[in-house]
Amino acid sequence: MLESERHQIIIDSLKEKHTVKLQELVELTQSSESTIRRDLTQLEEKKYLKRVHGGASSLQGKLQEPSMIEKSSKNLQTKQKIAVYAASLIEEGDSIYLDAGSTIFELIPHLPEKIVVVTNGLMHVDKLLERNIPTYVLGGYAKPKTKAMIGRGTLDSLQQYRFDKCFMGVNGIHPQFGYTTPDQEEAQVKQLAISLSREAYVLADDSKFSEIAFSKISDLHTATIITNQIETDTEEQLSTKTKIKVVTP
Amino acid sequence: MLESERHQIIIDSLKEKHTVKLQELVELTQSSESTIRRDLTQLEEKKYLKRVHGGASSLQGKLQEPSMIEKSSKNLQTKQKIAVYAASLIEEGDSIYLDAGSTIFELIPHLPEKIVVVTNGLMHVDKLLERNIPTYVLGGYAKPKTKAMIGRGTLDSLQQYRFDKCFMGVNGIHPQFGYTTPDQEEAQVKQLAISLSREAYVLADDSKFSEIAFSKISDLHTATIITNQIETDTEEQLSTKTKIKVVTP
DNA sequence: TCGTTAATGAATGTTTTTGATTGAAAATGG
DNA sequence: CCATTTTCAATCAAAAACATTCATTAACGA
Repeated sequence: MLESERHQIIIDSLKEKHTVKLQELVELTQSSESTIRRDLTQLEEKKYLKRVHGGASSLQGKLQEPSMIEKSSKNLQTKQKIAVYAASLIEEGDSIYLDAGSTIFELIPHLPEKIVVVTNGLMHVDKLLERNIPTYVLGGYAKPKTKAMIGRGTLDSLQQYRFDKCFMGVNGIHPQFGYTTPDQEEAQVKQLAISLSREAYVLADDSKFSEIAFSKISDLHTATIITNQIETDTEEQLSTKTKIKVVTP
Repeated sequence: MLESERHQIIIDSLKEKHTVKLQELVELTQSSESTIRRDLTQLEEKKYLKRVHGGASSLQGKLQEPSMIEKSSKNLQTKQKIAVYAASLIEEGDSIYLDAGSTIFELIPHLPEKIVVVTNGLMHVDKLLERNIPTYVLGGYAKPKTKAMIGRGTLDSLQQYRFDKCFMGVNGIHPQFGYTTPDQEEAQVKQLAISLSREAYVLADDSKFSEIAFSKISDLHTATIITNQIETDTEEQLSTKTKIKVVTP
């Protein structure tokens, strides 16, 4: 049986059952245990399922709503697709910074466990702790609307850290001015975090490209923008900007 | 049966029944007692349930029905009574520090609006922002169980501030050693916050007097303990300790 | 065709999970 | 209060599942 056929069977099984035993899959596919194990390992890497002892379990399984099942049977949503890809860049042992905001929030379910996270997003903390990920939070003023930590105290806290990678959300991306955000104080935090990271990633689903309001982050340096769709000319403009790379999952 | 299947069954059972007996689960899952015990231990660690003698009980179940009705129909609970009194001590324009923990959490609904709050309790932030109270949060390591900020970074953040009043929870009060807490790092934060405050208040409902585990906060200085019931001899012992005052609402 | 690469399944030794057993601790019922 | 029963945590050996390695087979381009 073809590899892609097996994969389809495995995914289909999980759509119905939430969990599936390895031996069941051996029977269904008429393949060896080894092969199924390899399939499961691959599918787990691609975040289609979670391996458990004795088989595999659906990622969405615990939320038993039919609407969620639909979601998983179709393609992943844009935001999730970006999130999954971004998470795949993280390696065990990494020390990473997570920006506040909903785009970055989507990242959390896909993070590997053996990392250390620093964040200025209070929204993120609960979910990070649920996942048993050691979490440090920046101090400072709690911005009411977004629950992001900002201000002088936040910058001071941030100075103490160094990161392997940082993941930033944006309120807008502008072909000439780079990625943008309307709140000057939030921008300062982003900027400093980027400068403390070896690698910087900016997550942007396409809705971000239509934003108008922005304040330029002037001295951004090396960064990778992860997005889905982008008009060719925009990409060209971004690509020619120093050290900015654009990738799509 | 797969581990994740069993876990799902256990969680599902608790969604309906509030509590479930270990033997029931043994039957449902066709697994041994030992296995179910191990499952319950794991699920308790992940905060999905609470183990009780003979089985397990839902975490949210208690909060829904019985206690809320009792609470609203009867007089204010002890904790609330203490909270209302403590909040009445705060004046407009005050700069106050709120310790992490459930006792202090009760304070928030009763706070006046025109104050500034600093806290190390992540649990508190949402409710404070709801009340439109300007809130600063200490940075540092997020302690998973209590969502309190602790560690070196927290102490550094804290140094920046000065408070008119601080309100501390305790895990136990000991007649000889003063108020106590089992976590040394949490104790350090408490201690520093107190030393940065003009006035210090310790909130303790009577359940706190029976705690055993404690680590002494050695150099506590002036403080007022707000509690409800206290045995006369204990109060005398506490009162004779330098500068500690005991009041009851 | 040949040589190279990728996929597969069998064989190996290791790790994890499991259920039975033990004595300790907690609840129960006089 | 004590005696009895139930529940519990800790330990251990067997079984199941596991990752890894290796030889075989199939697929592919030169």
